[in-house]
Amino acid sequence: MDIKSAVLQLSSIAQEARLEIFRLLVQAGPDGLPAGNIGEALQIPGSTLSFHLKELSHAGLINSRQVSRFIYYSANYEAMDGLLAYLTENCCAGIKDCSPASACSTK
Amino acid sequence: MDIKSAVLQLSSIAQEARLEIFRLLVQAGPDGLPAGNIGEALQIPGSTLSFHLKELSHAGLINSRQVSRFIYYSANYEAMDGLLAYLTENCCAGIKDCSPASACSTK
DNA sequence: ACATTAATTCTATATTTATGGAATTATAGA
DNA sequence: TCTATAATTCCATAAATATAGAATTAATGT
Repeated sequence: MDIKSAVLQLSSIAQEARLEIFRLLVQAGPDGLPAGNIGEALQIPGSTLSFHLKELSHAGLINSRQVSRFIYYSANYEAMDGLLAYLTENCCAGIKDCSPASACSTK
Repeated sequence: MDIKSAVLQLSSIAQEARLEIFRLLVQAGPDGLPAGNIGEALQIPGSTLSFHLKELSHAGLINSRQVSRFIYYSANYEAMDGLLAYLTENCCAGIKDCSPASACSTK
């Protein structure tokens, strides 16, 4: 993970609507949700929602697949893991008592 | 941690210059570095640097203390831990094989 | 008191990001 | 084929963010 990718992914969730979308998709599980359901759940107009979904997709934090007329969006857990790993390294590098690393014996 | 704080903290590191500043301060350890050294190391003009340091401070991810004419900035590890914990919960909630959580038996 | 240095604030400007109505595209069913 | 529905793209506009020179503030040493 290079710093530009990290910034791109961070930017994609550094916005309230998009962080809410991502949380909702995490909760929704691997199958995800159709765009319409997301917009309805979070009360976001269609065009605005598409804009945010594109940001998250472009950063690679969500995936999409078409099922008939519906486009299902789902959280990309692997990508989020990669981002967390990057941040953990950059937060905890060489520091003994940095909690995520110390709580985690394998790191 | 509420969503607005998470977004504020994420925004503060979702920018290349600021993520570089934060990384540098993590590497520098608990004592941190004076503003001037940061600007010199990363080749950032003073006024721009002050702007970014203020953003990071306001988000609570860095601390500062004055030593004579120098202002030392240092990473706030606890705050970063809190952000990582929030993201881990929001990434991994209820999902067994999400790596940061699964690699970490205490979570 | 004066000059020097560290850092910030002020200011203007440029750039990026966010919002949402209207129009468009695409899929499905009658 | 015509209609309804899902979603996106287009477009204009608004708002927030980033940049950096110039001026200012504050601390130190002479």
